[in-house]
Amino acid sequence: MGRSPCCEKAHTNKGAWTKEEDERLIAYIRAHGEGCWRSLPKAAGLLRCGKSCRLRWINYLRPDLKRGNFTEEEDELIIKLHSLLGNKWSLIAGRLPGRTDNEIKNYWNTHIRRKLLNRGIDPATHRPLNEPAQDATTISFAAAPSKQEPRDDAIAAALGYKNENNPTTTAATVQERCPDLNLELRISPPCQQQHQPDASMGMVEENHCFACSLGLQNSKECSCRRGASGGSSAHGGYDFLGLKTSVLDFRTLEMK
DNA sequence: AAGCAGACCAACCGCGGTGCA
DNA sequence: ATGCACCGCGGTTGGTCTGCT
Repeated sequence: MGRSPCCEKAHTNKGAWTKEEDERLIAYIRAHGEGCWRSLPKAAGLLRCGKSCRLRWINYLRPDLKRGNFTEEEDELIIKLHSLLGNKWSLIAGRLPGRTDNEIKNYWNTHIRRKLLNRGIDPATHRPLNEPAQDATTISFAAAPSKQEPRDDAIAAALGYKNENNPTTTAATVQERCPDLNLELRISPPCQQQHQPDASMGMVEENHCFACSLGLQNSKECSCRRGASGGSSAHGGYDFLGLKTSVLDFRTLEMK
């Protein structure tokens, strides 16, 4: 029944990683790639659990990590994304190439929270500190969702989907509430102007995989037309919340 | 120089969703 | 159909660093 345990906790190291452990992990992932964290520690000769290896790699060893201080632009982007997504650090990190969810979470708690408080803004609600709580003036996900404005509706609206039960909840509504975001809410890439995305997430247009339908051609998610066109310039990226994007996992968004 | 407090951040913990056996 | 392990995520902890007294 079930699977065998991922590791024997009694025989695993904990705490800070040593240089040697880092080197072993890097060497193994370079040779075999990411994935299968369960078997990785043993295969790499590490006395760590797979979970610990994954965390170390994702948060510290990955070669595409930026490290270093956050820029003012990143600060503002994090604030705006947090006002929309709440504490969905992995989603926010997805909008900031080279940054990890853990890094952003730490940065939020140590820097941005204080920054917002200094501005007189409640970091949890993104409202002025002295403003009494009121319903549905923003789509802050940090606040408890009301019946009228559930989070899913706000996300759907931000993604340009109409709510069956509330057809008036649209992207325009979101922009009205967040005028500073200068939203251009569009989910289809510019080159597919003849196709409008269906209201149902499941609808994938003909000749396109799901990734393509989300404007993710040429990404690792794309399983069709691979190599057929010449790079991202053909599509010019796509905009989400008025931001030039790399990859956003809408499937994850939908599930939350 | 020593002690203390606050800031910072890597790592751990616990939970929920998913999928294997 | 069910139980259980895996994976990924958000929250929290604790060690280290830095600045102040």
